[in-house]
Amino acid sequence: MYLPEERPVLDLPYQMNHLANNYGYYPQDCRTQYSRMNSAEAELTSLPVHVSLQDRELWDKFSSIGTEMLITKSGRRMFPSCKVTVTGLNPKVKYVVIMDMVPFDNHKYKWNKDCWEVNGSSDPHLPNRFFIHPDSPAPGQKWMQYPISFHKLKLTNNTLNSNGLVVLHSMHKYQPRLHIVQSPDPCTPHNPGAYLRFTFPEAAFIAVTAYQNQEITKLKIDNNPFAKGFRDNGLNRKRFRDKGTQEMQDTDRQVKLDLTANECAAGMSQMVEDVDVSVSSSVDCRDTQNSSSVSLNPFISAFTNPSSAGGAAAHQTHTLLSLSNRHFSRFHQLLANTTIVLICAQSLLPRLIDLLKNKIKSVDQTFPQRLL
DNA sequence: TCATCTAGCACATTTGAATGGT
DNA sequence: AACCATTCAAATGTGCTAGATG
Repeated sequence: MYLPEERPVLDLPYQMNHLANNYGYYPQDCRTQYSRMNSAEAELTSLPVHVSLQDRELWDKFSSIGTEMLITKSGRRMFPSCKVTVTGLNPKVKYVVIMDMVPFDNHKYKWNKDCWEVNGSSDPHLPNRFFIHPDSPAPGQKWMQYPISFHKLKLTNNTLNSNGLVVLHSMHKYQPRLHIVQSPDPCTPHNPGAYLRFTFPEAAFIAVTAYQNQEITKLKIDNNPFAKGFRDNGLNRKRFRDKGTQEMQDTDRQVKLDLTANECAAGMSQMVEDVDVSVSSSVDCRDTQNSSSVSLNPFISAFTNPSSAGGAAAHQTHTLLSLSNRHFSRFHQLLANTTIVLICAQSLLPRLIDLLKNKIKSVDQTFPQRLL
């Protein structure tokens, strides 16, 4: 289970949400919406709803440089995307979860050599376009079960679009805003559902049609899997890679992966004979029983307990394998048991470890610490 | 001339249908 | 027949880049 990240909010220049234990806070203009709430809306507003933004570390990296988000005519996804955890909802009541973007300030910006600077007043604000989470409406239990991901939200500068894209002005600064709307009671349809909303200033960004800051570009390339082709200054791309193909084939022959503890014990001595170095990593099933972050994660659960592996987990295992095979041709199987033993050429070792760390860290934060 | 925007490109992942084995 | 694993192609998401636009 994901634990909400606590953060200090006392120094923020915004009005605090008056709800106890609430992560979010409201800009002043939200008062009007609150004032019209009636008794039918009391349930949601009286709940200790707590929202936290996921991937804070990554967001902070971007934020420290000055986050930019590309906007295109056809719509562009955000990276990092907004992913939030919610607690404190009524498990049985249905909610609609919505996200939109609100202006961060009243300025228009321009990129000047190596920094953003104010370039006059902002253009007239566009009417809000909301992105309704595709799982809406759903009971509170579902929203609280897993982080709510808005990775399908797309940004555009095309004001004529009618495809549910969020329309923004280029060179303007925005921040994501989350709405949690209680589904109207079918018995009293005249009563609009209560709602809460939360803004995320740490996820503020400047909308651009082309990246301005090269550091942002690099950060995107390094962290977005779709941009892998641009890593190593584009050396991963085919025209640069072909030269090294023969060399890779030679070293790939040395990569082997042993699966089970038994096979490990039996096969180790023989395998070690043809390789440069061996690395052993143990993922103990019994440990996962005591670690909530692992045992409650379906992916890791499937990894460590094959008998309970469902279709989705198997598919993810396959995805991991496919990626591994792209770089290391001799992966026969992976994680059929709880112990991983990797034996590979020394020259490939750093990449192999990085690969596993990155892939497994995304579902199990503790893995890097347990990788020996 | 300059800043900004657009379209097409190559490369990558994701998704779902088709296939074959049990 | 049902289920599962695997394969493969199409769809989609990336940043790059040259040229267009105002």
